[in-house]
Amino acid sequence: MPELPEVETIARGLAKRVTGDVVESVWLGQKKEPLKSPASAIVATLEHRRIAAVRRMGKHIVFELEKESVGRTLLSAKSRRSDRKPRGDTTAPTQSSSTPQAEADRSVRPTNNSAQWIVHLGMTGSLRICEPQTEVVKHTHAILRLSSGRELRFVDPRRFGRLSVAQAGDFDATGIEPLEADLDRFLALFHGRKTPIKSALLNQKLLRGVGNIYADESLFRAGLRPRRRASTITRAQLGKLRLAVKEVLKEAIALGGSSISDYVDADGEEGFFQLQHRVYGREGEPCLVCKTPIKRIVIAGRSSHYCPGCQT
DNA sequence: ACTATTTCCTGGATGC
DNA sequence: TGCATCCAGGAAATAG
Repeated sequence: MPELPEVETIARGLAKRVTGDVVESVWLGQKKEPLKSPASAIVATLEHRRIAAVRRMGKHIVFELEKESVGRTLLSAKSRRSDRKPRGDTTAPTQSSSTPQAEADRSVRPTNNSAQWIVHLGMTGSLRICEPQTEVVKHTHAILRLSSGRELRFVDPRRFGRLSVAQAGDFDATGIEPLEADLDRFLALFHGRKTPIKSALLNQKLLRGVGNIYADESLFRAGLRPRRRASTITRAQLGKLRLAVKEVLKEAIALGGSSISDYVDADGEEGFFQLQHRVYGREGEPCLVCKTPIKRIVIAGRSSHYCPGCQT
């Protein structure tokens, strides 16, 4: 389940491997859930663009795209190979075509040279660099054919992931980056909020990138119970929470994230931060500090783990 | 303006 | 062995 450290790890790995490569053509699956932008807009925005950079914003992976300047043709549908499709998929590949919708999409595209491809991995999404002959696994929703001869594939069984495109600078993830939050801005996030601090930490409009694992781990390190109402927490305690969040995220990034179910990074490597979890997934086990059994409760439908002895 | 709850998804685990 | 049921959770949608 990719949260900020996992997404950071993946984005760094992808940056190393695809920066400078050019998207020659795009295949999109027929499932509509993963597509946040119209299929035609995604295809039109990606094709014939050079990947100038890959970075993370919150839990989003952002590919910075720029137009190829040499020998580019605007529409090259003929060069698109349509002979390869995911197995068992009999639907024709999605194409940017001349439907009224596609025309409308194209008409609103600005003429500037840069754009962005934004990927949210959801729960089970992954981006994989493959050789073309590699079997196209089930739940493959997008394939970008790169000029280097490789393919970048988006696979997501549960389809909570999202793909979208934006023109340069248009994409703006909500909330502030936890690793960049100064004390004043951090305090302001929670001021006057009656919601449980756990819910506030998960709210991407406040802080972006913190998910269930790192919220629980941060609250443990800060000594705060997940149900504590945000507005009842003192400035000093929030100060401690801010540092705890940063510390947890930095340590997790250093270890390549947490591999809980099947998470692997862009190189197929597992992360190791799960070995450092002090409360997440440890229900009933003794607290590593005070031996009190870790409790699990549900807040806003999310399992929340804490130590009744250490957290107040 | 906030906050709380429901919904979307599939694979793996569990139970009978 | 087979089949039903439950659970994981990010974020959008809906309800209060």
